[in-house]
Amino acid sequence: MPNQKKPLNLKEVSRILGVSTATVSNAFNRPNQLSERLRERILKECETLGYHGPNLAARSLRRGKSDVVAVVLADSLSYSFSDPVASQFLQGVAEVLAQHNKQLLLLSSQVGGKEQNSAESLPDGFIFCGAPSGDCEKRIMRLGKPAVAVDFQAESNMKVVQIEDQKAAKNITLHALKSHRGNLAVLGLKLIESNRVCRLTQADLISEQNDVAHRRLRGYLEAAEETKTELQPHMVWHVPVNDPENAEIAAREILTTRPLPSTVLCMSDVLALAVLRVAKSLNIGVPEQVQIVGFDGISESERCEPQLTTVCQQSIEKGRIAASVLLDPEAENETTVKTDLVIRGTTRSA
Amino acid sequence: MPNQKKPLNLKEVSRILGVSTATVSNAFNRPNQLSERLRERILKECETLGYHGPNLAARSLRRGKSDVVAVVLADSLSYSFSDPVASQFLQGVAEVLAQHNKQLLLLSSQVGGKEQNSAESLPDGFIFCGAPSGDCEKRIMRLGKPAVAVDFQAESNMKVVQIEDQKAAKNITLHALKSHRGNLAVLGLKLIESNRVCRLTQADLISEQNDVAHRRLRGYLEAAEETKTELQPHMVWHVPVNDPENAEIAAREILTTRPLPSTVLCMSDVLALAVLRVAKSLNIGVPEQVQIVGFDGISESERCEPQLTTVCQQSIEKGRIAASVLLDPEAENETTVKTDLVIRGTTRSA
DNA sequence: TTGTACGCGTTATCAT
DNA sequence: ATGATAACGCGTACAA
Repeated sequence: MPNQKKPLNLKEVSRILGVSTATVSNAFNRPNQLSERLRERILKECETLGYHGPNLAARSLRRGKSDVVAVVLADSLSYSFSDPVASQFLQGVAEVLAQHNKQLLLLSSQVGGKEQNSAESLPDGFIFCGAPSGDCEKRIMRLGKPAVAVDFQAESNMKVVQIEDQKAAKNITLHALKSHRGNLAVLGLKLIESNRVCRLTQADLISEQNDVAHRRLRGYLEAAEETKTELQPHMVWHVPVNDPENAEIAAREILTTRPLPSTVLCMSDVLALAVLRVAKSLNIGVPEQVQIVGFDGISESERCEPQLTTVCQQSIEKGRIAASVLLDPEAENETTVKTDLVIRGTTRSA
Repeated sequence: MPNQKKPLNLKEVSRILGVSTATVSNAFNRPNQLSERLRERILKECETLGYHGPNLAARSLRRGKSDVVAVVLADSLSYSFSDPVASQFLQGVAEVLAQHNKQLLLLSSQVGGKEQNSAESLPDGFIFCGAPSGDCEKRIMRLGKPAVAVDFQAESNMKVVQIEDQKAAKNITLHALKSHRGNLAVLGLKLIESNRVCRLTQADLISEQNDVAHRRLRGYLEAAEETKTELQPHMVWHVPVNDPENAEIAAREILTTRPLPSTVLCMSDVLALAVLRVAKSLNIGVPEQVQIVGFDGISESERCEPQLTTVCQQSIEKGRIAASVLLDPEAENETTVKTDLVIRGTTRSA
């Protein structure tokens, strides 16, 4: 029986060592409240006794803070781990949390249930990554704890970290059209409520929604208008999920449409990479016959051939910033993360 | 002031509603302990009052369980999010946890400090993903809670989920050698203690270590021996981190060595993909001049050209299994996840 | 410098 | 069916 059925607690330890609970607690939390010698002895004894250190539940209950930070993902956790952008964002968040000795609890705004509700009471702060679904935002914000909204305009009063989607989308489109005027197609992500790849209608196109997809779409449209390039609704595709499977279905549709669009504007690199692969398989020259531009700047976008022209949104850095902003009470209420237009091989040089 | 500075608690709610705390608690946890009508009323009132539901710290303290599961990663969280295999594993874990209404806390065995120590006391169970560093395993196992070891042989008494690394490595090597005998090179991961890409020595080669890398290496060596193919230590490379940057450095070394190895055995797909890219850039024909085999079966391995011959280890499924095994007290003590030899374009057809 | 005692928010037991 | 109360493990004000 190597494991005691019941782990030691602080009171038990203090009894064994013949000191008070306060002293043991102080040994862990307030070094200056006792002699160096005693502190050393206590910590060493805890080690040999097998005391694991102050229990989080009790400690959090008593102190009113837990040193746990939650990231609330808009999609399911399972999906988020498969998405390169979400993964990079988490990478940045985790890096900063580790530096500050904070623990990471992952939540999904799609999950309800008592358990998640209960779990939401633990963290000291929240990072909302993408617009949460349902009443998740309201529910959490009622707790009155610090929070950061990433990539969406929060209803509640919290700090915001975002990029300029519309501007970036416009600029990359202008770049592509500068090299080569021609007919446009858009590969869009979650533009409408449908779990099928499909094209948009005129009504869809003028939606005033303020999510990431519609902001980028407005950027594309703005650039099209400014250059007197037509961009018709039936040349705008909706893709329900940002994964290679859905992306390839849409890519195949686009590239088998005639006349062939001369430039395909993609709302993510995952989409753009699918277009690139399908173009190769159909023997369509990139960028000679079709230019492709992406969005995000995931690492795979520089490992393909030709490399992808895209908007690098520095997801890792965005994660770092989100965490820093959350942890720093003095931080600005609104932080705009710079995006970089990365010109590579899938657009023609001007 | 939309937010009360202090969120409501159960006692306060019970006072406002004029019932006892027990009744409110029962409304949340034991529906059959009160009338349907009263329960409905209480839950509705909690909603309108803005009560967030039972506090996790208090609830966990009292019940002795939290409905939180921890995944303890061998590497830093930040690195793990960048690693396709770890991400896929987490994807599988998250999927099953969500089905069981469990929350996911991410820990790293590399992190010490009071905060992590404290956090470790919260979860009801642990999934160790890769061999933990330091005394992390011992420390956590003293808590006497259920745990699962993934991809390593635990010192403590816990359930194990693993693949047959050695056998899989041997088989893929035999496949490659069947198509084409020739001189071998190995691109290995974390074979020795060095943060530089470098080659091994004879002494390194016969190490008895039982980590993933050495198990795979033994598989390669076994296949080499069985086919009377020489595999010399200076043709075995050590790569310290499984990322594209380190991988390319090593790949370049390998492919500029003469005589050119006719088959490069890579311990991960990330490594293999780097070899493929470098081979292209050096105009080395794959698989005509060099065969490449990977390990893992990450999704990028089927999107490259030619597609990668590799060992698919079903990381997502492994994650699902690890979580299921943890949550099911009746589960087998040892589960071996099947690997699939996936023959694709980077090896010659026999 | 050290010890005592109360309370953090909840749940389970027991009584009504 | 509902209520009163002790206990979960800890941190800290205060007393010594």
